[in-house]
Amino acid sequence: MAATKSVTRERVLAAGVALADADGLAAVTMRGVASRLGVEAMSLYHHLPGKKEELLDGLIDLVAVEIAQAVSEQPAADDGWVTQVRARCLAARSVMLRHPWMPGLLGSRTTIRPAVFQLYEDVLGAMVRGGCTYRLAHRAMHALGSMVLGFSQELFSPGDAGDAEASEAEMEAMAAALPYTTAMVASELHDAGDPTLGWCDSQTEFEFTLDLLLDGLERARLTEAPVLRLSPG
Amino acid sequence: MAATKSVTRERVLAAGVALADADGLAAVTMRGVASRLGVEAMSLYHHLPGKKEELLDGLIDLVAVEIAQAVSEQPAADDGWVTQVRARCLAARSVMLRHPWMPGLLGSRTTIRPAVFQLYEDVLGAMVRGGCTYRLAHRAMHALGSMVLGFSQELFSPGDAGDAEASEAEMEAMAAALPYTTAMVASELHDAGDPTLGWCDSQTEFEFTLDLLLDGLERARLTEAPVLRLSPG
DNA sequence: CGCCTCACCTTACGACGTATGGTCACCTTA
DNA sequence: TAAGGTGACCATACGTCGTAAGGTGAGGCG
Repeated sequence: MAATKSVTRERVLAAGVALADADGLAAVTMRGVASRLGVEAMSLYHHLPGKKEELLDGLIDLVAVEIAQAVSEQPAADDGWVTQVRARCLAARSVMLRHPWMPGLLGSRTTIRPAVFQLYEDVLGAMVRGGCTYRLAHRAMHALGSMVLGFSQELFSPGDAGDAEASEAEMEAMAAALPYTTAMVASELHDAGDPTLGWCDSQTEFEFTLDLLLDGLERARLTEAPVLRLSPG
Repeated sequence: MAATKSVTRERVLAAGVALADADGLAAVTMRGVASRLGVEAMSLYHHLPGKKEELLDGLIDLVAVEIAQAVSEQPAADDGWVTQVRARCLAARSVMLRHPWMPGLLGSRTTIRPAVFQLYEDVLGAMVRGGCTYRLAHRAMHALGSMVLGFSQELFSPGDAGDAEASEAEMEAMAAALPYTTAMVASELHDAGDPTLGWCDSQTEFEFTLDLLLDGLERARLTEAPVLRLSPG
């Protein structure tokens, strides 16, 4: 890890993201990031005045702009709010998949970064311009936010049994204790094409849930007193 | 913190939960937990063979059984799967509110504890017995799971401005950059009864989202080929 | 009595965040 | 060109963490 250029705030943050992507958020230490830049830990403090919190906030900012870019690179069809919000959620998810540590990091910080507020503002604007009341849009923020952030934590994690050496007896005991779960996995595995590809396509699951929410929200919008607001305020 | 009884695995885990509730998950250190029991850090290793990971797993187990208890203490009406699943999600949330560190802890572990599998099994069983296909139930697990776990992270956190000394200019700059968000907060604040109580009743928001999902799932169930399965397999 | 075992403790190591205070190349400015 | 300042990086050190290794003393048992 020899230094080829001088250390800058940008290079520090980029190294932090790279480290987190490669080895997880726990690997993002002052010494670890510094060594990626061919530098000692204490050198980072010249570029990140606010200690390590500043570094973590910087990681959030970087991912937030990455999401914003992914959003802006889309067709930008003016199809209606559902299509627009859907595209934004999918863009956010696609970026989160590249940085799976992001939801956990966001949850661990106490304040919200302006760049993240901007992402919400963007979705909120699309909904309000599309004819949603602020009340409904507010509820959508909660619903969509918790889904986008929660979905990265794959619940039934891949490689759950791990090194394939989970004892046979243990598996059978589990199957006995979890009859419905066992049957579900068997059923889904059977329906899936290639069993080696994993029994659960989480992208499909994500889109299903997203559409469930969006359909419900649109239905709620039509039920509400139809207040048209084309600009905030 | 004088010891009155001998150290047991149960007392260690209980101390860990108490510490996490009081001072957050970061305060759950070997030395911290030990001192709560009037004991030194290394003494814990006799009762938790597997190092600190064992302690954290134990915290998850404790909360999981707390959720299971909350579920079992409910009326247990046989109203249909929507009612049953709804009650389970609300019970899980009520327990999580007492232990706000739980979602983050769950997300940070790589394997899933049997006690947590049991919670999913319970919901899954209710859905399948209620006439849902495994496919639909599987999707519901993802949707409901990500919501229950994601909702604890209050997105627009209370005390966001913090010590009320967030500079006026800063607030105005924020309002200018986030017109829709500003308008939303103003609108919701106006509609809410008591402005000092916070502008966002997250319990209401949670139930709204939950019902959105449950309504959507039930609608999907009715649309699907109605396969009746009263027992797993 | 001697000895074992269990429960708890002491000490120590390496990694962490970071306070304090160098060191040294480079830029003024006269 | 010499004097002195400045900015970027580093060495050392402190207190915290998890935990490896081994010590200590009380109670049980032959």
